[in-house]
Amino acid sequence: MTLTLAPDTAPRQTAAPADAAPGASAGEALSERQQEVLDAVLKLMVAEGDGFSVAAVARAASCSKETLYKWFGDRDGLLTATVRWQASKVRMPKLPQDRLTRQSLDAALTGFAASWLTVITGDLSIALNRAAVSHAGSGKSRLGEIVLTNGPFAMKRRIEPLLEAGRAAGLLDFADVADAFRSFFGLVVADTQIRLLLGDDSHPDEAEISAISAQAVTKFLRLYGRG
Amino acid sequence: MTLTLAPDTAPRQTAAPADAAPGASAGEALSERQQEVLDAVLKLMVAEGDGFSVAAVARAASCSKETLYKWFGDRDGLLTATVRWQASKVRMPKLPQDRLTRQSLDAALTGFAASWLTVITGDLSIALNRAAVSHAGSGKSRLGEIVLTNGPFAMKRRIEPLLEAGRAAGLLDFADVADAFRSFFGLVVADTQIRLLLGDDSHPDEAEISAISAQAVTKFLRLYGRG
DNA sequence: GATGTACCGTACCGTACGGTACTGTGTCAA
DNA sequence: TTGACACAGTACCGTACGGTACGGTACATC
Repeated sequence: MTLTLAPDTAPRQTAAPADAAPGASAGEALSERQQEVLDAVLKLMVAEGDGFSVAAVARAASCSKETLYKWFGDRDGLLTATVRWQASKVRMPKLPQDRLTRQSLDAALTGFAASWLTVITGDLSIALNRAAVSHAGSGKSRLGEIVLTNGPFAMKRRIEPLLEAGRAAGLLDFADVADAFRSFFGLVVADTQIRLLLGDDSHPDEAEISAISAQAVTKFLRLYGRG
Repeated sequence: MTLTLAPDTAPRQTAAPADAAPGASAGEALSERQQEVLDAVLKLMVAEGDGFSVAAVARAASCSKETLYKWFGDRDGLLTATVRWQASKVRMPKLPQDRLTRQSLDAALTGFAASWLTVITGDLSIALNRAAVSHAGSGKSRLGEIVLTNGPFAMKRRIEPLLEAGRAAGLLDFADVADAFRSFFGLVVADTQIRLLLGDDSHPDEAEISAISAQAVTKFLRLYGRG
C-alpha cells in the first residue's frame, strides 16, 4: 500500500491567468493554505457534486473569492487543481522486486485488486469520477482526461509490467497483454463502479473487497495461469 | 435483437404538475408531437451533455416553453421523461426457448454481450449515462435510478435466468449466480464503459465488438463451463 | 359565425452564480 | 513609523437560465 503512482505528466495548456497559477502546472507546489482550500473543495464535491458555487468554496475555506480567482484563475481551474491534487495523492501497492513466485504474483495481484476497489468505492473517488464524467460530456475542461490518466490508464500502466513479469517467470500465459489486463480489470471491477456512479448505495466493506479481490485473482489465474 | 426488456416498473411519486404529465407515469402514452420533443432533447443531450437550456429545447423542437412546462412540469420532468422514453426503446436479444445446447448457450451469451456492448458504446447511451451519473451526484431527480434499473440491473435480470438454465442443462457450473453474472459482466464490459464516459474516444466498431464478445464468452465458459 | 382548445412565439421576471472591485486588517521589512 | 503586500470580507455587475404570462393563430365543435 505504498509507492508512487506516476503523477499526471500530460502536457498542460489550459488558459491560465496571467501570473503563476498553482493549479496550472502539474508539478507546482501548493502552499499549506491552498491545500486547505482544495480540501474544502473536495468536501463540497463529496457533499453535493460539482454543483457548488465558488462562493460556497470561499465560505467553506474562509477565504475570499478574489483570492480563489487569483490562485486558480477561474472555477474550472479550481476544479482542475483539486482533481490533480487528489490524483497526486493516490498510491498503489508496491510491486515485488525479487523474482516472482506463484505466491508473490498472487499476492501482488490481490493487493492491486483490493487497493483499486478500495479507491473506486470511496466517496471521494465517486464524487471525482462523477464530476469528471459530467465535464467529459460538455467538452470544456480536462477533468475527464485527468481522471482517465490517473484512473484506468494508471492502473493499466502499473499492472501490465507485473503481468509481463509473470509471463517472463513462466507463471502466466497470454498472447496479448492488453487483453489480459482487460480481463483482470473486468473481473475485479465488474459492475461495481458504474453502479456506484449511478447512485446504487451498495458500498462493499473491507471484507467484501478482500473476498472479491481474492476471487477475481483466482479466476484470472484460472484463465491465464500456467501449470 | 428483439424482445422485451421489462420496462421500468419502479414506483413513481416525483412531484408532478397538477394535471396529467406524460413524463410522470411510466406506461403513459406519449403523443407523436411529444416524442418529437423528446427526440430533440436526446439530440441535444448527445450534442452538449445535459447542460442545455429549456429554451434550447423549445427552439430545437419548434415548440413553446410554456408547452414544455405544461407537458413535463419542469426541466427535470423533461429530462426524466426523455430518459424513460429512451429506456423503453432498448431491446435485448431473445432467449433460446428450447432446450439449451452448448452451441445455443454460447450463441445466446455472445449475442447478449455484443448487444450490450453495442448499446453502451453508442453516443446516446454515453450521453444518457453521463447525465444520470451527474444527477446521481446531486441528489435531486431519479435519473440515476432509472438508468440503473434499465441498465446493469436489467442486464442482470435477463442474464441470470439464462445462466440458471445453463446450469440446469448441465452446461454451466457455479454456486452463486450473482457471482457468475459479475464475471460475465466484467469480462464483457471491462473498462470500456468507464473509459468512454470519461471521454476516451476509442469507440469499438462492430467487428471489435464481435471479437470482444466472442472472447469474453470463451473466457466465461472456461471459468464456468462444465465438461 | 361564436366559442373553446391547443399550441407557438416571445416578452418578461426573479434569482443564482461567475467574476471583479473595493475596503479593511494583519504582517513583515526598511 | 511607514509603506508594501497578502488576504478576508463584501458589495457589486452582467448574464444566463428556470419558470410564467400573454398575445396571436389554427382548428375543432356547436
